[in-house]
Amino acid sequence: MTLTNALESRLGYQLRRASAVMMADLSRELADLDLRPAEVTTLLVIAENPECSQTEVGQALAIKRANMVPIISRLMERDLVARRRIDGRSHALTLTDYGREIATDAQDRIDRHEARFAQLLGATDMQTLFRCLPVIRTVRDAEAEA
Amino acid sequence: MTLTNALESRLGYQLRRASAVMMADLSRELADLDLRPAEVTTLLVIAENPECSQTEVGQALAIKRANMVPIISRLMERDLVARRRIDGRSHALTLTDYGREIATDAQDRIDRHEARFAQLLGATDMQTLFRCLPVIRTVRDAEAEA
DNA sequence: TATTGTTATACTCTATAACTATA
DNA sequence: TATAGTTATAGAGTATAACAATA
Repeated sequence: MTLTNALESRLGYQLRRASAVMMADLSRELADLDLRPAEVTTLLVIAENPECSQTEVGQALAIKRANMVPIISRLMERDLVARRRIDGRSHALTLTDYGREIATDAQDRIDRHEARFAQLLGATDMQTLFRCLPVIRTVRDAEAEA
Repeated sequence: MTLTNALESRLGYQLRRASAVMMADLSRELADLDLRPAEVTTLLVIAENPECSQTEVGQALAIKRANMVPIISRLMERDLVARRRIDGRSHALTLTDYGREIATDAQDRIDRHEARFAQLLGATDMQTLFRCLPVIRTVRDAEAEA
């Protein structure tokens, strides 16, 4: 027997379920790069902002300072990211050549993944979503170190 | 300096960020009930489907059988849920009187929480969201025990 | 053989507090 | 004093494999 579920008419619930489906699809698409979603997003933000700091990446992605440490650490271990001391307390992050290669590959995979859903929804609804979702975030974003 | 972030134009990223904001808001709203989101949703599904089984709740909420165990366990410890053996291997779940009280309280809190966002978005966009988000889930839902 | 509930375990992301060494 | 990075630790959700008891 299938149960009724009044939560289906709740926005928060629908967002969470839809988000979970897209995350699962993305993870499948990224599986053979052996990169977690949080690592890929970090990689891409560094790619477009060379010489940025760890804290700045965290602010852009709503990842707390403390949680950036193991992410950057793993990206450096895998020789995807390099860092250079700026002053005694901050670093400038850049991608290595290999990191740029992987970032390009990851971009292609994300493009394919996104295209599947964009096609399913159509341009008009996609526009509405891109207008609505940022509005939701204005309530109070789970921004790193609010 | 604020960084650029091309992920902002990705549906999966926007969904994840928006979902995180709503989850955080919900958690605040439910804080003094000392119930986690997964426990509340379980409570509400049992409320509207008395005599249901653990597996059925899991299927409705996309929570795996194995992960339902500690949820039900905690709800029973707190005397919110009772269960009765159906046959040698399955149970019928129902709310206790106290569980019904808490479920009503939780509903009110969720209503307030949802109303904040519904007001922000307006009826037309809400309708679009409730049409689009289930479509996203059709790609391949992270259904329990697919 | 398939199903219900269970145990054990690991992974991913997130959260907080406190520390260091700088600035 | 405030900031960048770090450590340690806990919590929440999710994932898999394997098992017992039962249908």
